[in-house]
Amino acid sequence: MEDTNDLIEQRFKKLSDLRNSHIDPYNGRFNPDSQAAELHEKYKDVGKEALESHNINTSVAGRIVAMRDFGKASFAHVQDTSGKIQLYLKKDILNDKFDLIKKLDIGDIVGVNGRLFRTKTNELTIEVRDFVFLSKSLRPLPEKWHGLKDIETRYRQRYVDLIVNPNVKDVFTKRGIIIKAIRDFLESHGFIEVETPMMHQIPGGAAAKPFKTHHIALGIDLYLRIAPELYLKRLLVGGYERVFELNKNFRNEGISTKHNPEFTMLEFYMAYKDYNFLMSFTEEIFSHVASRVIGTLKVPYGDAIIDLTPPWPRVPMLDAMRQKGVPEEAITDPLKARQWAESKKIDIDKGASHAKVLDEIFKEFVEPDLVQPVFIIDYPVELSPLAKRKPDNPELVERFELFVAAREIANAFSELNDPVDQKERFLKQVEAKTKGDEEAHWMDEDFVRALEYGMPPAAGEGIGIDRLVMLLTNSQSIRDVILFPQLKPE
RNA sequence: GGGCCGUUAGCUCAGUUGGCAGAGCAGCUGACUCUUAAUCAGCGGGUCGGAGGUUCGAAUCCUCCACGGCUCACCA
Repeated sequence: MEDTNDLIEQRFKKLSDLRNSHIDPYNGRFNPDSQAAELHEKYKDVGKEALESHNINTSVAGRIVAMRDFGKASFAHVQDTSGKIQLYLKKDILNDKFDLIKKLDIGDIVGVNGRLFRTKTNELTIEVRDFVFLSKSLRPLPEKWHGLKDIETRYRQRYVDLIVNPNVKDVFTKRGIIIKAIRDFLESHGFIEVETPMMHQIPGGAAAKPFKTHHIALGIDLYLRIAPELYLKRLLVGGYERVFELNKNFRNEGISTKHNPEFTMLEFYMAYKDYNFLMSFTEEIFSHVASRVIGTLKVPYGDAIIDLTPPWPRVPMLDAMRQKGVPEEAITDPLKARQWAESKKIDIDKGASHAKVLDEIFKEFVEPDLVQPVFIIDYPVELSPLAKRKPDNPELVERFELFVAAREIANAFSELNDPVDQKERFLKQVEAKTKGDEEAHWMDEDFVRALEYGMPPAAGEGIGIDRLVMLLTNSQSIRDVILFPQLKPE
């Protein structure tokens, strides 16, 4: 960062002036006893006179975000993690130290202590007795009124975005609360949080292109995981009955308002449950999280109000397509399906199977209308190589995807625990991969071996945390819920 | 990767038909001891994203490039 300008040079000048007066503005020590919001809350009912008579001393630390200078007195606002509080700096109280205010800039981090009082407009304010420089800011902050709007700068210099745009900070605070609410919920239902490898020799558990890396000492290529599924199911074999992992996955695919190359996924597995149980359980999770974080189940999102009140409809995938007017013959006949898709201008790969064509039609035709929460259930077995078949129709699997706001937000199924069937399905995927399907699953012999030891019947689910946070914070882009989204180099 | 749009002072933005580069905030100097977008007076601040081209003359028109946004493709 070689860039400089007058404003930066002026601040460097103030820095050296301070050092020449034996003040190191990066070496202050200060231990605040209060935070801004805490003070506002604590004294909100204490009137002007009462506050004066109590003569309350306090200390806070934070960043100067506004200053209004009058010759022999100044007002400023200092911002800490909780909020802002006004400072009143008077020459006849600060004496010699008052001249140091000339070296103070918006953006500096200071510690102050003084007496609480109310101004004539009744604003709770600290009458400063002493202050200390804790960090000199050498770069000017964006404008006080319009803030920082440039999207590129907001993502590249998120730290500035967080300083000046309080609503941005709120989103990421909420993200933390959402994740905590999920952990609390799962832990209160007997789940253990585990950590499985992020570096896989065989990238499994999803259909996606992986990132590749290399381990020098072992002399092998490794892949960043695309999903933790196959490891979590090995833990079911090992005897854990309720496990979850809430962490990053990595997929080497396009970047968009709904996709970031690294994203956060919750996956959890419950022995002796099936996908029907998980649908109700999912409703409970969402209700718990939404009421904890935003205090309502009626969630504003864009132009819509999304009502998370359970129960949510459960619609078989093929019925959802029928309801949207996809003709029966397209649903039953592979050739007719392809012709119908092409007549609707839906791009179909040359080698695509009937199931894949139906999946494409679903995504194009049905998904955009799924605004209110709905479980789409019972997918073709070919699209779900890790899911258990339906007993009454072995061509379908016990699987659901949850759609909210026209996006897939969760994916779950009764887990396939038949090692023979699992091996056959892997072999079919390998065959598809040989034919050029880049995203077909890899064969994982050790996973099949694990199933051969016996995995209890279980249900498992993945929930896209970034998309959930988008929903609950009314964010239209995934980049608004990821602190440091991936961008091209400057 | 394709299409459309954008990039001007630290920030937010104007900039007419191609004719001297602008404002507000921020900054600097001065005045001001209850302001809160403080006020008043004055001052400084620009590689108009980059490189070419057309033209007497380009922030403005043309070409290419970079970055970003939206969108399509991709992504169960």
